[in-house]
Amino acid sequence: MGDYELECGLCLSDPDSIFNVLSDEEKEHLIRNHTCANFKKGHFIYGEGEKPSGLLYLTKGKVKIFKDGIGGRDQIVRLAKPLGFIGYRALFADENYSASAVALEDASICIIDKEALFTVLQGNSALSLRLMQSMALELGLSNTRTVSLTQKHIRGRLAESLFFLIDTYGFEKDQQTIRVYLSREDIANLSNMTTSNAIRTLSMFASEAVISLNGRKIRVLDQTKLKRISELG
Amino acid sequence: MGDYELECGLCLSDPDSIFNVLSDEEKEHLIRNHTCANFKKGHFIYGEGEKPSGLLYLTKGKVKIFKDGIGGRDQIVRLAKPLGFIGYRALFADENYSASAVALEDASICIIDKEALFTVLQGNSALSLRLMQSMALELGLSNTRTVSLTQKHIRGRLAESLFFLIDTYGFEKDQQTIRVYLSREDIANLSNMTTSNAIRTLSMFASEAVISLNGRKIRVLDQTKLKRISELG
DNA sequence: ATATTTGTATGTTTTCTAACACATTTTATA
DNA sequence: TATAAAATGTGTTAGAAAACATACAAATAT
Repeated sequence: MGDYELECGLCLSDPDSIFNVLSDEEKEHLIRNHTCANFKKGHFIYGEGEKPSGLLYLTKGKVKIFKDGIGGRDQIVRLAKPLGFIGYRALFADENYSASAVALEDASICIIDKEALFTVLQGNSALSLRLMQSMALELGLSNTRTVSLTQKHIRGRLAESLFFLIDTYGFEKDQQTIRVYLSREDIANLSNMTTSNAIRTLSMFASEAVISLNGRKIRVLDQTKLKRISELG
Repeated sequence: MGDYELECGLCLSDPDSIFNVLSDEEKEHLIRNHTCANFKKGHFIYGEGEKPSGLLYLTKGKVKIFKDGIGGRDQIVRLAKPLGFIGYRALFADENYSASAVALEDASICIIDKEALFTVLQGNSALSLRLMQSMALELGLSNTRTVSLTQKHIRGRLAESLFFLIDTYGFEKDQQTIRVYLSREDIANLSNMTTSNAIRTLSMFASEAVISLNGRKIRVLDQTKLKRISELG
């Protein structure tokens, strides 16, 4: 499943970690029952149909989660960033993975053993409620995206995707460059369009001075105009 | 919010109810803190943007949950049947409702007070885990539907929606008639198409002897062929 | 250094589906 | 029951996006 490393022992102890709702003993129990793995850019973390063995906690890198569509057209359903979970939907639904996860950059992941996790969850409802909230938020996002992806026109879909990237990863220090470098194909797979149309429409936005392009770097020049395009459909 | 009735006192005690994972005292606590309401066919149970006051437990009738789309085009995101929850996503996300709920037939609903629910959840992780599983299953469905609605062609989308209705509500005793009577507009709003196209495509299916139509009654004559249409896209 | 693959870019054609218009039927209601 | 209103059904048209074709640049492998 990837090149396993030595246990890091620290990955669950980040000050911003959701695991801080746990007692020291509970946290200890998870730390004793986890492993860490590194994944190179472009490598699969898991594939659609595989069985989850634990909860994956992303500590470094960016990850795309996508479903295979018709005729090899993937749909990216989620983008993950550090201190977020991966593959928890399948784990809690008690199903196999319904999507695949691939590292967009070199990534580090903690794998928390399923049994240990459920032991802790049974004794600590605070963590359950936090996880439930994450899932509820994501379900709302998913439903909203369903409507946008089906009803908005191509320009609106692309503009919305750019905001999705901004909301997820934010900007570089210049406050304009989106802090993630996706291929045109990934942008297309996020926006429900062909690669050709993603390229074409990005070029249009650039010629309208809404964004500027430099390889995979996207700088948002006019956020107001981009918002208008997104909302117009 | 609807015509409130006397407390029924029994609605949480159904043998099939998810609340059976609770202790007697916990169940008592919820029963003491709930009210019941009836909704006539076509009436709103809640609207997009409103604040959830509790967990809604559907004990009678069928309910559609839908989002307002572009230009008044709704998208049905879920269909509920008795002993299912409504509006729990917003409750657990701690957000306002992101969709509206309307009764497809006369419906009865138990409203479990939010505070009481969270008190019980804090002491009983089994219920949290069950609710988490429901939400995880629904998130999987939502992602799958996103791909189908965006990538399948109109015939494939309609065929899939018919299977969605079958999976949710089943058949009448004849094992052919789908056990729910939706308007053509609702079928369209489920399948991401216009009412005209829903009517047209249903007619095509009927002329191909895949289904037969009698008002709002839909009889599935050839499930294999319908499955093929659904999978072909 | 060169070859091969992958990613980016742009123009043209074809297909699909939404939009529109309108007739007819059914249902609700005064 | 009469009347209005809503739902259903069908044909036509226009527009949007996918499919296809092709060119070129950049990255990677040999």
